[in-house]
Amino acid sequence: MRADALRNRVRVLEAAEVVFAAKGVSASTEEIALLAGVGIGTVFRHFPSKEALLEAILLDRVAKLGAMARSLATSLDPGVALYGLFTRMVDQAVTKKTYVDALADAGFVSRIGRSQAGQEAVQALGALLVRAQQAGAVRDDIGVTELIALVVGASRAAEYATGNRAAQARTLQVVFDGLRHPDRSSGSEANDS
Amino acid sequence: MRADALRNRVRVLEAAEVVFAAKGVSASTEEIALLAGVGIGTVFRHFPSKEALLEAILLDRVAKLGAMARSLATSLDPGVALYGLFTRMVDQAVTKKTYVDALADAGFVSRIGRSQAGQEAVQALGALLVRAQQAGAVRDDIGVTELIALVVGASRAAEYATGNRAAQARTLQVVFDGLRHPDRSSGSEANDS
Amino acid sequence: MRADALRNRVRVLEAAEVVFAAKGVSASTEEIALLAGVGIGTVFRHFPSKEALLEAILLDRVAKLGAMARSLATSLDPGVALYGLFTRMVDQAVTKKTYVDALADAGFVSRIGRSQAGQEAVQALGALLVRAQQAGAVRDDIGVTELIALVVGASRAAEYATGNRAAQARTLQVVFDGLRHPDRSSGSEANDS
Amino acid sequence: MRADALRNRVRVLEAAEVVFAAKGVSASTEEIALLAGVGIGTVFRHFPSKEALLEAILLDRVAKLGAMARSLATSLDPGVALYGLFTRMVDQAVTKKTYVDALADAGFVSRIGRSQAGQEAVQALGALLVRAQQAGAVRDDIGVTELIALVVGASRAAEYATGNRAAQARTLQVVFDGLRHPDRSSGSEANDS
DNA sequence: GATGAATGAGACTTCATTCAT
DNA sequence: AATGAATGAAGTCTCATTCAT
Repeated sequence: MRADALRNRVRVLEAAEVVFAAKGVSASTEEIALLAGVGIGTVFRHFPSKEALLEAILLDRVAKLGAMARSLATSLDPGVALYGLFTRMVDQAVTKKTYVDALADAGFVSRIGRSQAGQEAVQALGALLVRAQQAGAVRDDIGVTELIALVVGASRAAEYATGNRAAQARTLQVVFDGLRHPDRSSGSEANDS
Repeated sequence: MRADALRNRVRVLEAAEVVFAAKGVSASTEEIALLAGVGIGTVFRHFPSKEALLEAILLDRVAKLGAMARSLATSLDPGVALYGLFTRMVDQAVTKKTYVDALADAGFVSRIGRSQAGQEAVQALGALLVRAQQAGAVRDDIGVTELIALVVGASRAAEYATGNRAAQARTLQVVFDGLRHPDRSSGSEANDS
Repeated sequence: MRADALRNRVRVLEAAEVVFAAKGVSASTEEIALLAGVGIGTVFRHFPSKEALLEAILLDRVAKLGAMARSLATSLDPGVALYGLFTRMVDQAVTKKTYVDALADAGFVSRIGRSQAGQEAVQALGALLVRAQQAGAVRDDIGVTELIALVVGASRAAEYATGNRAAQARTLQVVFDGLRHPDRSSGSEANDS
Repeated sequence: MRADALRNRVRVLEAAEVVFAAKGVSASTEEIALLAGVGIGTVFRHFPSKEALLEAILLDRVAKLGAMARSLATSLDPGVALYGLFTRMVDQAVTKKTYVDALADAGFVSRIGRSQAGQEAVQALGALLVRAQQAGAVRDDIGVTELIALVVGASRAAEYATGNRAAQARTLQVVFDGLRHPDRSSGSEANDS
């Protein structure tokens, strides 16, 4: 790929990330092109549809998340590693309306889940979760599906409490305490579908 | 207001609730009018804009929530009452795309929060929370703001896990366990802004 | 349907006919709206897509053609009637680029052929053809398919010779003479599919 | 001109012929470049506009047609030669949407008619026609203008009857019979403008 | 000379809102 | 008061053409 093309591709991706984050996925492609400093045609040259652009952004983020999870796979304290990663993911989501909007589309979610980057990320996250459970830092009755659902939910809760950092922190603390809470009922089993 | 006008108002409101719940707030007003069995002009006569219609729906729902919370104010077991209400709210939200969409708009949220119905609902919920805390069913370091944020977040988590009832249940259980049992290490205090 | 709506529908249809005739079917809907004196939205209210508008025009014309053929069904001299109708159809087509363009789309043609108006028109034309053949005015070895193909072709030939009326007349004369020409070879049979 | 440049020019021309034939003149230039195996810039270097490319194709074809007509000028049976050429032209046109589309533009037609290749082709075709008339194979009251119009029209008729070879054959037969045998009643004379 | 990325006008279509009936 | 036809701004996407590499 030519140098200028690559530069523009990155520019568009970054602009889209900013615009989607600020205004949600219903923001116009025109605005993205404007911010990126390119013509509208350039946006569509790199991404054949608005949906493809959105998918590229999310895949990129999922890939980074997967990389982060993998880099933590051998950490000495998997509990600290997992909760730190959880916190970071929530922090990121708060400033990105993108995920809230995009993840609301079930078709989207499953498509990303089936992608290679998505599967690798889930796998890495699952491995980290298992190690944290073995270390006694996370209850045993949940799987990676529940973990991700909790990340999504905690992100949404934090977004709701925008502007009140203390409340955000306490909300996240509740979730973390629930995750640590040993499972005494022992009647339910984790069962990822 | 004439009797038929009032009837139409109610019809529109109900139709809008159904349509928004099914297709999200981006559904067209035309579709709402169709389901309500009135002309599009009638919709706009009763609600000056689509946004006003959405706000009316949410206010209505918040009012009902407030009423429910008030009716539980004197229940013998405030813990059971609060967790039951929490569960019901999450269940509702899962089938109603409306809240997910609408609550994403911060301006909306604060406007509803400032409304009389909103303030009454918050107050009733807060009262129930305090009673549950006094009964030892909920940790002491959270306030009504955190409670609502957790409802919103748990709803989002449940929506994410659509189709996997077991995962939804386990996710909610984590939040409930976190609400019940604070870690001793945590020294933070409730501080609603 | 309301009076004003009907009036606008007719206006749009007439404007579309003019514009398509002048510039071909690739003319813009915007231009049609402009000529009709209505907003672009009105065009799409009456016809949900550009294709639907085009189809409406052609169906209207086919229906008129069918009516003409039926009104000639009992004429005393079916030969004169058929050649007269043939001539009129060619005359119309010359000023209407629409047909040339539209008929080039096979999907379109078959859709119109399957419509009620289309089938009625074909039937009426076929009846007139048979009567003309029985009267000895048209050779026996062709069917309605060949007749229509010849109308289309003669229209195209006339369009090619635009501006040269004498050549148009002689070209049409050749086709007519070929149609009258008795079939001596007698080895081929009409076989409409 | 450099050897590679010439090779590219030919490649583009051939690709354009194929693409236009298959998809009509509204096919994109990008697709042509792709099939030709060159960059889009190369297409525009050789032909300043899409229209110029189309014109080049048609001129090329007209030139070949002229050459064919000239090669038949001295054939022993000019009638057989003319009807054979006519048939071949129709056969070609059926598989080439190009002509149908392109010839619909009057400006195009006259420009090609005024070109050297065009005039030579018309002249050669005219000479063949005259010889066929002298041999008694074609009626006397038509000129080369009518002949070409009939080729165009017969091509269109054949295209309309796509998929029904028998109908195509009978339709062409009608035209040929008309060309051979004038009705005695007709007193019109050939008069090319 | 060749390439293909960039451009932006323009196409079709949707939809919240207005207004004549 | 109710209706629904009319409006037109705005959105996504295509493509002939230009120009930096």
